[in-house]
Amino acid sequence: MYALVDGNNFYVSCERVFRPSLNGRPVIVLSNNDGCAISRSNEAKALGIKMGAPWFQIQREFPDAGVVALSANFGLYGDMSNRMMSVAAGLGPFQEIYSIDESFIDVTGIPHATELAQRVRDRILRWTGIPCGIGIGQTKTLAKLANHVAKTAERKPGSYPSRFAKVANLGDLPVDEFEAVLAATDLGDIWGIGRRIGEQLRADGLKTALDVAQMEPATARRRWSVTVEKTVRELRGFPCIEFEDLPPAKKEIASTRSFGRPVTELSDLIEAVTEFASRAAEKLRKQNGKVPQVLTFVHTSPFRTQDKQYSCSITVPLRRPTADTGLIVQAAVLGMRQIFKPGLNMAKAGVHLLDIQDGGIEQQELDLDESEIDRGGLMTSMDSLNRKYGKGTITMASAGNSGLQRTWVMRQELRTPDYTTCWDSLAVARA
DNA sequence: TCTGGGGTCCTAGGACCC
DNA sequence: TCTGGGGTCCTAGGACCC
Repeated sequence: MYALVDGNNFYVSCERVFRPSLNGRPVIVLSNNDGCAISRSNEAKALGIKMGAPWFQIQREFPDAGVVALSANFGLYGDMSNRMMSVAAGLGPFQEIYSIDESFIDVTGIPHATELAQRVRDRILRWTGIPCGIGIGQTKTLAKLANHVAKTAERKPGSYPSRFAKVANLGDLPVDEFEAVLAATDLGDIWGIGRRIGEQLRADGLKTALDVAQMEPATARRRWSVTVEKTVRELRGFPCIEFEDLPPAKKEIASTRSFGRPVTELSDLIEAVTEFASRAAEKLRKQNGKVPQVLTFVHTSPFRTQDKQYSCSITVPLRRPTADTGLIVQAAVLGMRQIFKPGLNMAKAGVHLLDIQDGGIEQQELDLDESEIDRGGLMTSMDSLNRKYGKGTITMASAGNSGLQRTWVMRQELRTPDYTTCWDSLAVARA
């Protein structure tokens, strides 16, 4: 039996904790570059603002609705997330942190789980200021579905029985009530059913979560994939998706960005890729991994249809798996030099570290090249200096030192202060 | 003018081998 | 005129998630 604790409109809720004047207003948080809406308050949802809608379109469409838009402040959200997670952990012995605002908790055998969940929900609200919904079910997919029920019952009275608002336990329902809940749930709201497969299921005449649950698992596998088959089985109460108490090491680490404005020069792209590769290498060392190959990509903006389009990626192998920023940057820059095309408006570039291995595995080699001697000590110093004195204190030379001239950095014009992670940004109480 | 970033898993199909 | 069968490995791309 699993519970899913999920913050409501998480980024917006984090902002509201420090600016209560935002309560009751349509508020959205924007992606990097202040591009599109990635979190919406209930009022913004009620207006009809869609997830992922571009900000410039929202402004055009709702000029008089008093929409408040904020640039994403991921430092703040990460810190608020830690607080919420530590309180949520009180719900059971094992917790899987699934995303910045969601965690699964194993509540098998816990007596009065529903009541406990209600208390934990209240506590999270009181201690962190974040409202959340809690769903409980036999499998992770059912816990997700229960969570959807809890939030929807609160937001749209009449959609589900009102006793499911905020906390919904589908684990101890009689069959007919359980099936009534599934029948009231659109198949598009099932975890694992996205737009594409949703459309295909509908074309087959299926409409609700109950229809999907009653599908033959073998059919799901034949027509779609084992992933869909697992979803069907999970809806029937048979766990197929493992509970991951300890987060597994990442197999892939990416650092990518859209640029604040079109970029045409190779030198700018090299600066950008240097920074991406450095950030990725830092994350790699954090999980004590090594990487054997580095993928670099660049592309134009598919939205600028008047522009000539270009998209290319290249994978550069490293001589042996490494976690050295210098070598990883070198590979990324080499890749960028090879795929760069002059005369185009590049919109986005990035670096992926692929096939990451455990750093404990050491591949032995004869005639070690002088330039590839172990620089683990240097890397450790670099990481600790950057941690202590701030990001970018020590960088690779190709990152450029032109500071203000960097044409490719993102726009963030609507950012709130780092209320919880920076002394200078602390809120001041006045008598 | 302005459209995010970071992941995982699965499948199809090509290359290659015997 | 007629041109095998079976297997593995790798990669690209699709689909999904938040």
